[in-house]
Amino acid sequence: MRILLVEDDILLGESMMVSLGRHGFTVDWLQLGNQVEASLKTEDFMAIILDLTLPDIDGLKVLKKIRQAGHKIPIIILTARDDIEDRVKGLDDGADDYLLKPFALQELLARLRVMIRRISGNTESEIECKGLRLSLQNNEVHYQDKPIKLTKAEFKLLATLVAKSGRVLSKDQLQQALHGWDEAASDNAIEVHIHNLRKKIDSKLIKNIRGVGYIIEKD
Amino acid sequence: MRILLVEDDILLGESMMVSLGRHGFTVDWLQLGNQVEASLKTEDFMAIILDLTLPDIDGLKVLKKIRQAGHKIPIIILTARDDIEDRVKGLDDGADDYLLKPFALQELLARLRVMIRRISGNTESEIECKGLRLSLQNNEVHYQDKPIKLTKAEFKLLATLVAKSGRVLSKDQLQQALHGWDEAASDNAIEVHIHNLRKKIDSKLIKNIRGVGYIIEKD
DNA sequence: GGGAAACTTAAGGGAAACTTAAGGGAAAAA
DNA sequence: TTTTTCCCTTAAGTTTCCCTTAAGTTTCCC
Repeated sequence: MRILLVEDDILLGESMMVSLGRHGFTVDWLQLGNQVEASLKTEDFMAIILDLTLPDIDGLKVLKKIRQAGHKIPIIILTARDDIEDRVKGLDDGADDYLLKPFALQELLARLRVMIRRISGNTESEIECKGLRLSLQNNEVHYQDKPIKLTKAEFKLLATLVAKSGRVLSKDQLQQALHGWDEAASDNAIEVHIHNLRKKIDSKLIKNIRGVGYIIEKD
Repeated sequence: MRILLVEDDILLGESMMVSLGRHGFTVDWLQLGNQVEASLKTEDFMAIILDLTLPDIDGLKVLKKIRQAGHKIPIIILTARDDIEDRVKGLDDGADDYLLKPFALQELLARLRVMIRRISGNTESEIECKGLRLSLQNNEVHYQDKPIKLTKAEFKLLATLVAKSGRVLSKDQLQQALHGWDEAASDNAIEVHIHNLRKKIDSKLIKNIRGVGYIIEKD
């Protein structure tokens, strides 16, 4: 679950990084509105958290641009102003939800879950593939109806592979799923995680394509 | 995936060569802007990465010349952080995207993928020919709807032949598809790969024209 | 028929992926 | 806080795979 956070306040940004990370999200953090467009061009995010008061340009403008570019990605806006107008305007301009600063992180998490559930169609945000069923809400995995215990990293990797099943993902793409823009670990780390996943689930589930990457085939 | 890199900084150039190479790109590296035109005349590239600050001539001039010559090839320009004007001018002059130095290699890779996806039309970049269907991003091949397992080198060769079906490709051109301007292996290596491709797919698919090269005919 | 180009087959070496174990660090518990 | 638990990463050793070379055979063309 990769999320784009656009927030110029360092303190707030850091604490959000930490607490979102703790809940299984991979967060990429931008501090300037101008950088958003470029990021969306190249990266896949599940949602955007957008502060409206940014140092370079107005958050509402960023919001508009995103929608004009045709992105349907869910967006939560953060606003400090008790300006009702801004909030309304934000929703009109394509935001899916808003939060008033200061807010409880609990609430942010709840709204994120709701949004992600909403766009992934079903009420239960679950992905299925090849006898595998993963619930994105509580990081649970079932294989042939038997529960399987995975660590955070393992779950993230598996979720990425399942979400893009039928496509080969390079080790670097998997690194990104784990670490976002942070400096990645060595490729060996991925190999070890894959190894553990195969041991816990099924040795034939994740296939390697030498020199290219890993894939879970579509069923 | 052959790419032309125009960059005078030795250190940066080398690290880009390595990491692009690791991601399946074949990179040809020039350090002078004047050499670009000649290369484009004789070689086929999927994209160009062009540093704007070159020792011999201005990168923007190179860009203009490329476009004036009618090449539609995607171009990413690299520019120092403060040259906003250059960036804008670059985009006006026909660049498809830009990166600010210093940049994360991750980001460059992502943008390359996006650009290549964009020009090859749909998200699923597939080429077809003579009952052959290859997915470029998965390194997958189907022949008459049956999957065929190929190695990386075999796939590259086949992809080149299919992409230019109807044209004869010399062994040297095929070497270049595999190795760029790196020292190539002996021609025998190509012969062996072709042999294996014929064995795996269909002995009559790839034709040899004695003294000239190999061809897959158009259908 | 002779020579060059292409085809075929097998083997060696090196790189990519797999496997296992251990250390260090972060989260959780006390 | 201190302690404990857990797991992510690194490191090192093993296995697997495949690219290239080499050597021999066949085909083509002069």
